[in-house]
Amino acid sequence: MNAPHDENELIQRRHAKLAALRARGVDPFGSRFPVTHWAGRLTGLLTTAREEELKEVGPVSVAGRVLTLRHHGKTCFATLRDYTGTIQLYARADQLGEEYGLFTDLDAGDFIGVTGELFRTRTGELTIAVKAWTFLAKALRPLPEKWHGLRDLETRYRQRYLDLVVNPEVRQLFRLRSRLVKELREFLDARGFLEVETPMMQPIPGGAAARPFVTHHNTLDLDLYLRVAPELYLKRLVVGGLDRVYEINRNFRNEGISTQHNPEFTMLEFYQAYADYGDLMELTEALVCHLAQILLGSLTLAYQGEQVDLTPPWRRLGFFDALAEVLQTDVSPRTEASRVRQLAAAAGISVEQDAPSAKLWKGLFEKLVEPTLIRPTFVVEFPIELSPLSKRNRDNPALAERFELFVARLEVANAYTELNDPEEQLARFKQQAAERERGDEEAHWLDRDFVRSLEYGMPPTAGEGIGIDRLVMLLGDLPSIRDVILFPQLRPETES
RNA sequence: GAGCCGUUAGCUCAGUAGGUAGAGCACCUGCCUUUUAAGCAGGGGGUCGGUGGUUCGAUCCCACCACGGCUCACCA
Repeated sequence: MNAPHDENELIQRRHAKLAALRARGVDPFGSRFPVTHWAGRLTGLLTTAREEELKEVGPVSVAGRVLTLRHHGKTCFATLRDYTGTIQLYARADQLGEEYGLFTDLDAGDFIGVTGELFRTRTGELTIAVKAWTFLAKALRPLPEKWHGLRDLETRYRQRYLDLVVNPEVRQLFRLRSRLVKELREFLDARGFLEVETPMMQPIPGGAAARPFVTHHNTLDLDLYLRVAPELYLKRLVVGGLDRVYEINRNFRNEGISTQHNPEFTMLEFYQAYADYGDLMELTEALVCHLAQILLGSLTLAYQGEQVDLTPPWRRLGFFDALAEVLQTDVSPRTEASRVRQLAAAAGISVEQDAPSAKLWKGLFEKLVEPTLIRPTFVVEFPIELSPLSKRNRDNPALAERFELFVARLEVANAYTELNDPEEQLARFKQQAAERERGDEEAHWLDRDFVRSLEYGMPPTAGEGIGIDRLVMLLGDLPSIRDVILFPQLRPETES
Protein backbone atom coordinates (compact mmCIF):
# COMPACT_ATOMS: atom_id res chain seq x y z
CA MET A 1 0.00 0.00 0.00
CA ASN A 2 1.31 3.39 -0.91
CA ALA A 3 1.18 6.20 1.57
CA PRO A 4 -1.34 8.90 0.72
CA HIS A 5 1.23 11.64 0.36
CA ASP A 6 3.64 10.00 -2.04
CA GLU A 7 5.21 12.18 -4.66
CA ASN A 8 6.30 10.78 -7.95
CA GLU A 9 7.15 12.21 -11.31
CA LEU A 10 3.59 11.90 -12.59
CA ILE A 11 2.17 13.82 -9.68
CA GLN A 12 4.90 16.44 -9.77
CA ARG A 13 4.24 17.10 -13.45
CA ARG A 14 0.58 17.64 -12.75
CA HIS A 15 1.35 20.05 -9.93
CA ALA A 16 3.59 21.94 -12.35
CA LYS A 17 0.75 22.07 -14.87
CA LEU A 18 -1.57 23.37 -12.20
CA ALA A 19 0.85 26.17 -11.33
CA ALA A 20 1.28 27.01 -15.01
CA LEU A 21 -2.47 27.25 -15.47
CA ARG A 22 -2.79 29.59 -12.53
CA ALA A 23 0.08 31.69 -13.84
CA ARG A 24 -1.92 32.12 -17.06
CA GLY A 25 -4.96 33.24 -15.13
CA VAL A 26 -6.87 29.99 -15.72
CA ASP A 27 -8.82 28.68 -12.73
CA PRO A 28 -8.13 24.92 -12.72
CA PHE A 29 -11.00 24.37 -10.27
CA GLY A 30 -13.97 26.02 -11.92
CA SER A 31 -17.40 26.61 -10.49
CA ARG A 32 -20.85 25.74 -11.79
CA PHE A 33 -21.32 24.70 -15.37
CA PRO A 34 -24.79 24.67 -16.95
CA VAL A 35 -25.17 21.18 -18.39
CA THR A 36 -27.74 20.80 -21.14
CA HIS A 37 -27.24 17.12 -21.94
CA TRP A 38 -25.98 13.94 -20.35
CA ALA A 39 -23.40 11.94 -22.20
CA GLY A 40 -25.14 8.62 -21.81
CA ARG A 41 -28.46 10.06 -22.97
CA LEU A 42 -26.89 11.57 -26.07
CA THR A 43 -25.09 8.44 -27.15
CA GLY A 44 -28.06 6.33 -26.15
CA LEU A 45 -30.82 8.27 -27.83
CA LEU A 46 -29.04 9.46 -30.93
CA THR A 47 -27.45 6.26 -32.16
CA THR A 48 -29.64 6.21 -35.25
CA ALA A 49 -30.06 9.95 -35.92
CA ARG A 50 -29.05 11.25 -39.32
CA GLU A 51 -26.56 14.04 -39.81
CA GLU A 52 -29.28 16.69 -40.31
CA GLU A 53 -31.07 15.60 -37.16
CA LEU A 54 -27.85 15.98 -35.22
CA LYS A 55 -27.54 19.57 -36.45
CA GLU A 56 -31.09 20.31 -35.30
CA VAL A 57 -30.13 19.40 -31.77
CA GLY A 58 -27.99 22.55 -31.76
CA PRO A 59 -25.20 23.24 -29.31
CA VAL A 60 -24.90 20.85 -26.39
CA SER A 61 -23.10 21.36 -23.09
CA VAL A 62 -21.80 18.38 -21.20
CA ALA A 63 -19.53 18.07 -18.19
CA GLY A 64 -17.50 15.22 -16.84
CA ARG A 65 -14.17 13.52 -16.39
CA VAL A 66 -11.73 13.14 -19.27
CA LEU A 67 -10.78 9.47 -19.44
CA THR A 68 -8.49 9.26 -22.45
CA LEU A 69 -6.90 11.65 -24.95
CA ARG A 70 -5.90 10.75 -28.49
CA HIS A 71 -3.69 13.43 -29.98
CA HIS A 72 -3.69 13.55 -33.70
CA GLY A 73 -1.59 16.42 -34.92
CA LYS A 74 -3.67 19.57 -35.07
CA THR A 75 -6.69 17.71 -33.74
CA CYS A 76 -7.40 15.78 -30.61
CA PHE A 77 -10.02 13.24 -29.57
CA ALA A 78 -11.00 12.74 -25.96
CA THR A 79 -13.44 10.51 -24.11
CA LEU A 80 -15.57 12.31 -21.56
CA ARG A 81 -17.59 10.50 -18.94
CA ASP A 82 -20.37 11.77 -16.73
CA TYR A 83 -22.77 9.96 -14.40
CA THR A 84 -24.73 8.51 -17.31
CA GLY A 85 -22.07 7.35 -19.74
CA THR A 86 -19.37 8.50 -22.10
CA ILE A 87 -19.21 10.63 -25.22
CA GLN A 88 -16.35 11.44 -27.53
CA LEU A 89 -15.01 14.96 -27.92
CA TYR A 90 -13.21 16.32 -30.96
CA ALA A 91 -11.06 19.42 -30.67
CA ARG A 92 -9.37 21.20 -33.60
CA ALA A 93 -6.61 23.76 -33.52
CA ASP A 94 -8.36 25.84 -36.21
CA GLN A 95 -11.54 25.95 -34.10
CA LEU A 96 -10.10 26.62 -30.67
CA GLY A 97 -7.10 28.82 -31.48
CA GLU A 98 -4.99 29.43 -28.38
CA GLU A 99 -7.32 27.29 -26.30
CA TYR A 100 -6.28 24.27 -28.32
CA GLY A 101 -2.90 24.07 -26.63
CA LEU A 102 -4.58 23.97 -23.24
CA PHE A 103 -6.90 21.23 -24.42
CA THR A 104 -4.11 18.97 -25.60
CA ASP A 105 -2.42 19.56 -22.27
CA LEU A 106 -5.33 17.99 -20.40
CA ASP A 107 -4.64 14.91 -18.31
CA ALA A 108 -6.72 11.81 -17.99
CA GLY A 109 -8.81 12.38 -14.90
CA ASP A 110 -9.41 16.13 -15.34
CA PHE A 111 -12.98 17.42 -15.13
CA ILE A 112 -14.03 19.80 -17.87
CA GLY A 113 -17.19 21.36 -19.22
CA VAL A 114 -17.65 21.40 -22.98
CA THR A 115 -19.98 23.13 -25.42
CA GLY A 116 -20.16 22.10 -29.07
CA GLU A 117 -22.06 20.62 -31.98
CA LEU A 118 -22.89 16.99 -32.50
CA PHE A 119 -21.58 15.13 -35.52
CA ARG A 120 -20.70 11.62 -36.49
CA THR A 121 -17.16 10.53 -37.29
CA ARG A 122 -16.09 8.41 -40.23
CA THR A 123 -16.49 5.33 -38.12
CA GLY A 124 -19.96 6.46 -37.08
CA GLU A 125 -19.30 7.47 -33.50
CA LEU A 126 -21.42 10.26 -32.09
CA THR A 127 -19.01 13.05 -31.18
CA ILE A 128 -19.08 16.62 -29.91
CA ALA A 129 -17.03 19.10 -31.95
CA VAL A 130 -15.70 21.32 -29.17
CA LYS A 131 -16.47 25.03 -29.62
CA ALA A 132 -15.73 26.13 -26.08
CA TRP A 133 -14.63 24.42 -22.92
CA THR A 134 -13.55 25.15 -19.38
CA PHE A 135 -11.63 23.51 -16.55
CA LEU A 136 -13.86 22.24 -13.76
CA ALA A 137 -11.27 20.35 -11.73
CA LYS A 138 -7.66 19.43 -12.34
CA ALA A 139 -6.68 15.88 -11.35
CA LEU A 140 -3.33 15.84 -9.59
CA ARG A 141 -3.03 12.07 -9.40
CA PRO A 142 -2.99 9.68 -12.33
CA LEU A 143 -5.86 7.23 -12.67
CA PRO A 144 -5.24 3.49 -12.68
CA GLU A 145 -4.84 1.88 -16.03
CA LYS A 146 -7.66 2.13 -18.56
CA TRP A 147 -7.34 -1.41 -19.84
CA HIS A 148 -6.88 -3.62 -16.78
CA GLY A 149 -8.62 -1.29 -14.35
CA LEU A 150 -7.88 -1.49 -10.66
CA ARG A 151 -7.51 -5.04 -9.38
CA ASP A 152 -5.72 -4.77 -6.07
CA LEU A 153 -8.41 -5.58 -3.51
CA GLU A 154 -6.89 -3.54 -0.75
CA THR A 155 -6.75 -0.40 -2.87
CA ARG A 156 -10.24 -1.06 -4.22
CA TYR A 157 -11.71 -1.22 -0.71
CA ARG A 158 -9.66 1.59 0.79
CA GLN A 159 -9.98 3.97 -2.14
CA ARG A 160 -13.43 3.00 -3.32
CA TYR A 161 -13.63 6.25 -5.27
CA LEU A 162 -10.91 4.95 -7.57
CA ASP A 163 -12.63 1.59 -7.87
CA LEU A 164 -15.79 3.42 -8.93
CA VAL A 165 -13.94 5.62 -11.41
CA VAL A 166 -12.25 2.80 -13.29
CA ASN A 167 -14.32 -0.35 -12.76
CA PRO A 168 -17.70 -0.10 -14.47
CA GLU A 169 -19.03 -3.29 -12.91
CA VAL A 170 -18.55 -1.74 -9.48
CA ARG A 171 -20.64 1.29 -10.46
CA GLN A 172 -23.26 -1.13 -11.76
CA LEU A 173 -23.27 -3.16 -8.58
CA PHE A 174 -23.91 -0.22 -6.29
CA ARG A 175 -26.70 0.96 -8.54
CA LEU A 176 -28.17 -2.52 -8.29
CA ARG A 177 -27.94 -2.30 -4.52
CA SER A 178 -29.69 1.04 -4.49
CA ARG A 179 -32.50 -0.21 -6.73
CA LEU A 180 -32.88 -3.32 -4.60
CA VAL A 181 -33.47 -1.27 -1.46
CA LYS A 182 -35.91 0.98 -3.32
CA GLU A 183 -37.86 -2.01 -4.62
CA LEU A 184 -37.88 -3.52 -1.17
CA ARG A 185 -39.51 -0.39 0.21
CA GLU A 186 -42.09 -0.29 -2.56
CA PHE A 187 -42.92 -3.95 -2.07
CA LEU A 188 -43.54 -3.47 1.65
CA ASP A 189 -45.27 -0.10 1.29
CA ALA A 190 -47.67 -1.66 -1.19
CA ARG A 191 -48.62 -4.23 1.45
CA GLY A 192 -49.42 -1.67 4.08
CA PHE A 193 -46.14 -1.72 6.00
CA LEU A 194 -45.00 1.48 7.69
CA GLU A 195 -41.32 2.38 7.58
CA VAL A 196 -40.01 3.48 10.98
CA GLU A 197 -36.71 4.36 12.66
CA THR A 198 -35.81 3.01 16.07
CA PRO A 199 -32.75 3.66 18.27
CA MET A 200 -29.32 2.72 17.01
CA MET A 201 -27.95 3.57 20.46
CA GLN A 202 -29.59 1.39 23.07
CA PRO A 203 -29.10 1.17 26.83
CA ILE A 204 -29.86 -2.56 26.61
CA PRO A 205 -28.76 -4.20 23.37
CA GLY A 206 -31.33 -6.79 22.40
CA GLY A 207 -32.93 -8.75 19.62
CA ALA A 208 -30.01 -10.96 18.70
CA ALA A 209 -27.35 -13.14 20.24
CA ALA A 210 -24.28 -11.04 19.58
CA ARG A 211 -21.62 -8.95 21.29
CA PRO A 212 -22.33 -5.23 21.02
CA PHE A 213 -20.13 -2.16 20.57
CA VAL A 214 -20.13 0.14 23.58
CA THR A 215 -20.07 3.90 23.55
CA HIS A 216 -20.64 6.56 26.16
CA HIS A 217 -22.97 9.53 26.42
CA ASN A 218 -21.17 12.25 28.33
CA THR A 219 -24.06 14.40 29.57
CA LEU A 220 -26.10 11.44 30.73
CA ASP A 221 -22.90 9.73 31.88
CA LEU A 222 -24.38 6.59 30.42
CA ASP A 223 -22.95 3.66 28.54
CA LEU A 224 -24.91 2.99 25.38
CA TYR A 225 -24.65 0.12 22.96
CA LEU A 226 -24.85 0.25 19.19
CA ARG A 227 -27.78 -1.92 18.36
CA VAL A 228 -27.28 -5.54 17.34
CA ALA A 229 -30.88 -5.60 16.09
CA PRO A 230 -33.96 -3.36 16.11
CA GLU A 231 -36.25 -6.26 17.00
CA LEU A 232 -37.38 -5.37 20.51
CA TYR A 233 -38.19 -1.78 19.54
CA LEU A 234 -40.14 -2.83 16.47
CA LYS A 235 -42.23 -5.22 18.53
CA ARG A 236 -42.93 -2.41 21.00
CA LEU A 237 -44.42 -0.58 18.02
CA VAL A 238 -46.67 -3.53 17.28
CA VAL A 239 -47.82 -3.34 20.90
CA GLY A 240 -48.56 0.31 20.17
CA GLY A 241 -50.86 -0.63 17.33
CA LEU A 242 -48.55 -0.25 14.33
CA ASP A 243 -49.56 -3.62 12.92
CA ARG A 244 -47.13 -3.67 10.02
CA VAL A 245 -43.76 -1.99 10.47
CA TYR A 246 -40.35 -2.28 8.89
CA GLU A 247 -36.94 -0.75 9.24
CA ILE A 248 -33.98 -0.86 6.88
CA ASN A 249 -30.79 0.23 8.53
CA ARG A 250 -27.48 -0.73 10.05
CA ASN A 251 -26.86 -3.24 12.79
CA PHE A 252 -23.53 -3.44 14.59
CA ARG A 253 -21.99 -6.59 15.94
CA ASN A 254 -18.62 -6.69 17.65
CA GLU A 255 -17.48 -9.95 16.14
CA GLY A 256 -15.22 -11.40 13.54
CA ILE A 257 -14.84 -10.03 10.03
CA SER A 258 -15.13 -12.43 7.11
CA THR A 259 -16.40 -12.70 3.56
CA GLN A 260 -19.88 -12.83 5.05
CA HIS A 261 -19.50 -10.52 8.06
CA ASN A 262 -18.86 -6.80 8.34
CA PRO A 263 -19.04 -5.14 11.78
CA GLU A 264 -21.83 -2.92 10.49
CA PHE A 265 -24.28 -4.40 8.06
CA THR A 266 -27.67 -3.54 6.69
CA MET A 267 -30.73 -5.39 7.77
CA LEU A 268 -34.38 -5.25 6.83
CA GLU A 269 -36.61 -6.20 9.71
CA PHE A 270 -40.37 -6.29 9.39
CA TYR A 271 -43.26 -7.34 11.60
CA GLN A 272 -46.76 -8.31 10.62
CA ALA A 273 -49.48 -8.65 13.24
CA TYR A 274 -52.00 -11.51 13.03
CA ALA A 275 -49.60 -13.56 10.90
CA ASP A 276 -47.27 -16.47 11.63
CA TYR A 277 -44.00 -17.76 10.23
CA GLY A 278 -45.84 -19.69 7.53
CA ASP A 279 -47.24 -16.45 6.15
CA LEU A 280 -43.74 -15.00 6.10
CA MET A 281 -42.36 -17.89 4.09
CA GLU A 282 -44.84 -17.07 1.36
CA LEU A 283 -44.11 -13.36 1.66
CA THR A 284 -40.38 -14.05 1.46
CA GLU A 285 -40.76 -16.12 -1.67
CA ALA A 286 -42.77 -13.35 -3.26
CA LEU A 287 -40.32 -10.67 -2.15
CA VAL A 288 -37.12 -12.36 -3.31
CA CYS A 289 -38.67 -13.46 -6.59
CA HIS A 290 -39.95 -9.93 -7.18
CA LEU A 291 -36.46 -8.52 -6.65
CA ALA A 292 -34.82 -11.10 -8.88
CA GLN A 293 -37.38 -10.52 -11.61
CA ILE A 294 -37.03 -6.74 -11.47
CA LEU A 295 -33.25 -6.58 -11.05
CA LEU A 296 -32.09 -9.60 -13.03
CA GLY A 297 -35.12 -10.19 -15.23
CA SER A 298 -35.11 -13.84 -14.28
CA LEU A 299 -35.88 -16.31 -11.51
CA THR A 300 -32.72 -18.23 -12.17
CA LEU A 301 -29.35 -16.92 -11.18
CA ALA A 302 -25.75 -18.01 -11.04
CA TYR A 303 -23.94 -17.55 -7.76
CA GLN A 304 -20.20 -18.26 -7.80
CA GLY A 305 -20.62 -21.01 -10.34
CA GLU A 306 -23.77 -22.53 -8.80
CA GLN A 307 -27.02 -22.37 -10.73
CA VAL A 308 -29.94 -21.43 -8.51
CA ASP A 309 -33.61 -21.58 -9.45
CA LEU A 310 -35.79 -19.30 -7.35
CA THR A 311 -39.10 -20.54 -8.71
CA PRO A 312 -41.42 -21.10 -5.73
CA PRO A 313 -42.45 -22.96 -3.72
CA TRP A 314 -39.14 -23.44 -1.96
CA ARG A 315 -38.07 -26.51 -0.09
CA ARG A 316 -38.91 -26.63 3.61
CA LEU A 317 -36.46 -28.65 5.63
CA GLY A 318 -36.90 -29.49 9.29
CA PHE A 319 -33.84 -28.65 11.42
CA PHE A 320 -33.71 -32.11 12.99
CA ASP A 321 -34.79 -33.85 9.80
CA ALA A 322 -31.80 -32.32 8.05
CA LEU A 323 -29.48 -33.40 10.86
CA ALA A 324 -30.92 -36.92 10.90
CA GLU A 325 -30.26 -37.15 7.18
CA VAL A 326 -26.60 -36.12 7.29
CA LEU A 327 -25.88 -37.98 10.55
CA GLN A 328 -27.60 -41.11 9.30
CA THR A 329 -29.26 -41.54 12.66
CA ASP A 330 -32.46 -40.53 14.36
CA VAL A 331 -32.12 -37.27 16.30
CA SER A 332 -34.60 -35.00 18.05
CA PRO A 333 -34.77 -32.47 20.87
CA ARG A 334 -35.14 -35.46 23.19
CA THR A 335 -31.83 -37.06 22.19
CA GLU A 336 -29.75 -37.49 25.36
CA ALA A 337 -27.07 -34.92 26.02
CA SER A 338 -24.30 -37.51 26.10
CA ARG A 339 -25.32 -38.76 22.66
CA VAL A 340 -25.39 -35.23 21.26
CA ARG A 341 -21.92 -34.63 22.66
CA GLN A 342 -20.73 -37.83 21.06
CA LEU A 343 -22.14 -36.82 17.65
CA ALA A 344 -20.60 -33.36 17.91
CA ALA A 345 -17.21 -34.73 18.86
CA ALA A 346 -17.36 -37.20 15.97
CA ALA A 347 -18.03 -34.29 13.61
CA GLY A 348 -14.98 -32.45 14.95
CA ILE A 349 -16.88 -29.76 16.79
CA SER A 350 -15.20 -28.37 19.89
CA VAL A 351 -17.20 -29.69 22.80
CA GLU A 352 -17.08 -27.71 26.01
CA GLN A 353 -17.68 -29.50 29.26
CA ASP A 354 -21.10 -28.05 30.01
CA ALA A 355 -22.17 -27.00 26.51
CA PRO A 356 -25.94 -27.24 26.24
CA SER A 357 -27.25 -29.63 23.61
CA ALA A 358 -28.84 -26.81 21.63
CA LYS A 359 -25.43 -25.22 21.02
CA LEU A 360 -24.08 -28.52 19.78
CA TRP A 361 -27.05 -29.01 17.48
CA LYS A 362 -26.37 -25.58 16.10
CA GLY A 363 -22.70 -26.41 15.57
CA LEU A 364 -23.56 -29.67 13.87
CA PHE A 365 -26.07 -27.92 11.65
CA GLU A 366 -23.67 -25.19 10.57
CA LYS A 367 -20.90 -27.63 9.85
CA LEU A 368 -22.81 -30.45 8.20
CA VAL A 369 -26.02 -29.05 6.76
CA GLU A 370 -25.42 -25.43 5.77
CA PRO A 371 -22.74 -26.22 3.16
CA THR A 372 -25.28 -28.34 1.28
CA LEU A 373 -28.00 -25.69 1.04
CA ILE A 374 -27.73 -24.49 -2.53
CA ARG A 375 -31.29 -24.22 -3.75
CA PRO A 376 -33.58 -21.92 -1.81
CA THR A 377 -34.42 -23.69 1.42
CA PHE A 378 -36.44 -22.71 4.46
CA VAL A 379 -34.90 -24.49 7.40
CA VAL A 380 -37.76 -24.75 9.90
CA GLU A 381 -38.36 -25.66 13.56
CA PHE A 382 -35.22 -24.72 15.44
CA PRO A 383 -34.55 -25.86 19.01
CA ILE A 384 -36.42 -23.48 21.29
CA GLU A 385 -33.26 -22.78 23.32
CA LEU A 386 -31.72 -21.13 20.24
CA SER A 387 -34.73 -18.89 19.79
CA PRO A 388 -35.45 -17.02 23.03
CA LEU A 389 -37.76 -14.49 21.34
CA SER A 390 -39.85 -16.85 19.29
CA LYS A 391 -43.05 -18.71 19.97
CA ARG A 392 -43.08 -22.44 20.62
CA ASN A 393 -44.27 -24.66 17.86
CA ARG A 394 -47.93 -25.44 18.46
CA ASP A 395 -47.29 -29.17 17.84
CA ASN A 396 -43.93 -29.58 19.55
CA PRO A 397 -43.01 -27.19 22.38
CA ALA A 398 -39.33 -28.15 22.18
CA LEU A 399 -39.17 -26.41 18.81
CA ALA A 400 -39.59 -22.81 17.75
CA GLU A 401 -41.91 -21.62 15.00
CA ARG A 402 -38.95 -20.30 13.17
CA PHE A 403 -37.26 -20.49 9.80
CA GLU A 404 -33.98 -19.43 8.29
CA LEU A 405 -33.68 -19.02 4.55
CA PHE A 406 -30.58 -20.28 2.79
CA VAL A 407 -29.76 -19.69 -0.86
CA ALA A 408 -26.46 -20.78 -2.38
CA ARG A 409 -25.11 -21.49 1.12
CA LEU A 410 -25.82 -17.91 2.18
CA GLU A 411 -28.04 -17.35 5.17
CA VAL A 412 -30.32 -14.65 3.86
CA ALA A 413 -33.26 -14.44 6.25
CA ASN A 414 -34.31 -15.37 9.76
CA ALA A 415 -37.93 -15.26 10.88
CA TYR A 416 -40.32 -16.53 13.50
CA THR A 417 -43.69 -16.30 15.02
CA GLU A 418 -43.06 -13.86 17.84
CA LEU A 419 -43.39 -14.88 21.45
CA ASN A 420 -46.16 -12.64 22.82
CA ASP A 421 -46.64 -14.26 26.24
CA PRO A 422 -44.93 -11.86 28.68
CA GLU A 423 -44.52 -14.43 31.43
CA GLU A 424 -42.83 -16.91 29.16
CA GLN A 425 -40.71 -14.14 27.66
CA LEU A 426 -39.52 -13.18 31.11
CA ALA A 427 -38.67 -16.80 31.88
CA ARG A 428 -36.73 -17.11 28.63
CA PHE A 429 -34.83 -13.91 29.36
CA LYS A 430 -33.92 -15.27 32.77
CA GLN A 431 -32.62 -18.43 31.21
CA GLN A 432 -30.46 -16.30 28.88
CA ALA A 433 -29.27 -14.27 31.85
CA ALA A 434 -28.16 -17.49 33.48
CA GLU A 435 -26.15 -18.39 30.40
CA ARG A 436 -24.65 -14.93 30.43
CA GLU A 437 -23.67 -15.56 34.06
CA ARG A 438 -21.90 -18.70 32.88
CA GLY A 439 -19.83 -16.62 30.49
CA ASP A 440 -21.81 -16.65 27.25
CA GLU A 441 -21.21 -13.08 26.09
CA GLU A 442 -23.68 -13.49 23.28
CA ALA A 443 -26.63 -14.50 25.43
CA HIS A 444 -29.57 -12.10 25.39
CA TRP A 445 -29.87 -9.33 27.96
CA LEU A 446 -32.95 -9.03 30.12
CA ASP A 447 -35.01 -6.10 28.86
CA ARG A 448 -37.68 -5.44 31.46
CA ASP A 449 -39.37 -2.65 29.56
CA PHE A 450 -39.81 -4.98 26.61
CA VAL A 451 -41.50 -7.50 28.89
CA ARG A 452 -43.64 -4.71 30.32
CA SER A 453 -44.74 -3.78 26.80
CA LEU A 454 -45.81 -7.38 26.20
CA GLU A 455 -47.81 -7.21 29.41
CA TYR A 456 -49.99 -4.57 27.77
CA GLY A 457 -50.69 -7.12 25.05
CA MET A 458 -49.02 -7.77 21.69
CA PRO A 459 -51.18 -9.37 19.03
CA PRO A 460 -49.91 -12.58 17.48
CA THR A 461 -47.17 -11.39 15.17
CA ALA A 462 -44.62 -12.75 12.77
CA GLY A 463 -41.30 -11.02 12.26
CA GLU A 464 -38.38 -11.41 9.91
CA GLY A 465 -34.91 -10.07 9.29
CA ILE A 466 -33.32 -10.10 5.86
CA GLY A 467 -29.62 -9.41 5.42
CA ILE A 468 -29.49 -6.85 2.65
CA ASP A 469 -25.77 -7.18 2.03
CA ARG A 470 -26.07 -10.92 1.50
CA LEU A 471 -29.06 -10.49 -0.75
CA VAL A 472 -27.00 -8.10 -2.86
CA MET A 473 -24.11 -10.59 -2.87
CA LEU A 474 -26.50 -13.22 -4.16
CA LEU A 475 -28.11 -11.12 -6.88
CA GLY A 476 -24.82 -9.49 -7.82
CA ASP A 477 -22.91 -12.80 -7.84
CA LEU A 478 -20.18 -11.50 -5.53
CA PRO A 479 -18.07 -13.66 -3.23
CA SER A 480 -17.42 -11.20 -0.41
CA ILE A 481 -19.59 -8.86 1.65
CA ARG A 482 -16.84 -6.29 1.15
CA ASP A 483 -17.78 -6.22 -2.52
CA VAL A 484 -21.28 -4.97 -1.75
CA ILE A 485 -20.42 -2.45 0.99
CA LEU A 486 -19.01 0.83 -0.33
CA PHE A 487 -16.57 1.28 2.52
CA PRO A 488 -15.99 -2.06 4.23
CA GLN A 489 -14.17 -2.12 7.56
CA LEU A 490 -10.38 -2.47 7.24
CA ARG A 491 -7.50 -1.85 9.57
CA PRO A 492 -6.29 1.75 9.28
CA GLU A 493 -3.80 2.40 6.53
CA THR A 494 -0.24 2.67 7.84
CA GLU A 495 2.12 5.45 6.83
CA SER A 496 5.32 3.80 5.73
C1' G B 1 -7.52 -15.21 17.68
C1' A B 2 -4.86 -19.59 14.59
C1' G B 3 -2.99 -21.62 9.83
C1' C B 4 -1.68 -20.87 4.67
C1' C B 5 -0.67 -17.35 0.70
C1' G B 6 0.53 -12.47 -1.03
C1' U B 7 3.04 -7.24 -1.09
C1' U B 8 8.25 -5.59 -7.50
C1' A B 9 7.31 1.46 -11.71
C1' G B 10 1.17 5.52 -11.29
C1' C B 11 -1.82 0.73 -12.95
C1' U B 12 -1.69 -4.64 -14.56
C1' C B 13 1.97 -8.19 -14.11
C1' A B 14 6.85 -10.95 -15.35
C1' G B 15 11.63 -11.97 -13.09
C1' U B 16 16.29 -12.82 -10.42
C1' A B 17 18.47 -21.18 -8.67
C1' G B 18 21.94 -14.41 -4.04
C1' G B 19 25.78 -10.32 -8.24
C1' U B 20 20.91 -3.85 -6.69
C1' A B 21 15.37 -5.51 -12.03
C1' G B 22 11.84 -5.99 -17.02
C1' A B 23 7.12 -5.78 -20.20
C1' G B 24 2.33 -3.58 -21.54
C1' C B 25 -0.50 0.62 -20.41
C1' A B 26 0.35 5.49 -18.28
C1' C B 27 4.20 9.60 -18.46
C1' C B 28 7.96 13.00 -21.29
C1' U B 29 10.03 14.90 -26.39
C1' G B 30 9.17 15.07 -31.74
C1' C B 31 5.84 13.98 -36.15
C1' C B 32 0.74 13.41 -37.50
C1' U B 33 -6.51 17.58 -39.22
C1' U B 34 -11.97 11.73 -38.29
C1' U B 35 -8.88 8.78 -33.97
C1' U B 36 -10.85 5.27 -30.51
C1' A B 37 -6.37 -0.26 -26.40
C1' A B 38 -4.77 5.70 -32.59
C1' G B 39 0.02 5.30 -34.95
C1' C B 40 5.47 6.16 -35.80
C1' A B 41 10.47 7.56 -33.67
C1' G B 42 13.11 8.54 -29.29
C1' G B 43 13.30 9.02 -23.74
C1' G B 44 12.61 9.18 -18.33
C1' G B 45 10.74 6.59 -14.11
C1' G B 46 11.84 1.59 -8.82
C1' U B 47 14.90 2.80 -1.08
C1' C B 48 11.49 -4.87 -5.18
C1' G B 49 5.94 -3.48 2.01
C1' G B 50 9.14 -2.22 6.81
C1' U B 51 13.10 -3.52 10.37
C1' G B 52 16.89 -6.70 11.65
C1' G B 53 19.99 -11.16 10.56
C1' U B 54 23.09 -14.56 7.41
C1' U B 55 26.57 -13.31 3.38
C1' C B 56 32.17 -10.37 0.16
C1' G B 57 27.26 -9.03 -1.73
C1' A B 58 20.00 -9.66 -0.20
C1' U B 59 14.47 -7.70 -4.04
C1' C B 60 15.61 -13.21 -3.71
C1' C B 61 17.55 -17.01 2.13
C1' C B 62 16.07 -16.50 7.68
C1' A B 63 13.46 -13.87 11.83
C1' C B 64 10.19 -10.26 13.47
C1' C B 65 6.61 -6.44 12.18
C1' A B 66 2.69 -4.00 9.05
C1' C B 67 -1.26 -4.41 5.65
C1' G B 68 -4.27 -7.52 2.52
C1' G B 69 -6.51 -12.29 0.73
C1' C B 70 -8.30 -17.25 1.73
C1' U B 71 -9.53 -21.14 5.33
C1' C B 72 -10.85 -22.16 10.41
C1' A B 73 -13.03 -20.20 15.00
C1' C B 74 -17.39 -16.55 16.29
C1' C B 75 -21.72 -14.69 14.11
C1' A B 76 -26.08 -12.72 10.31
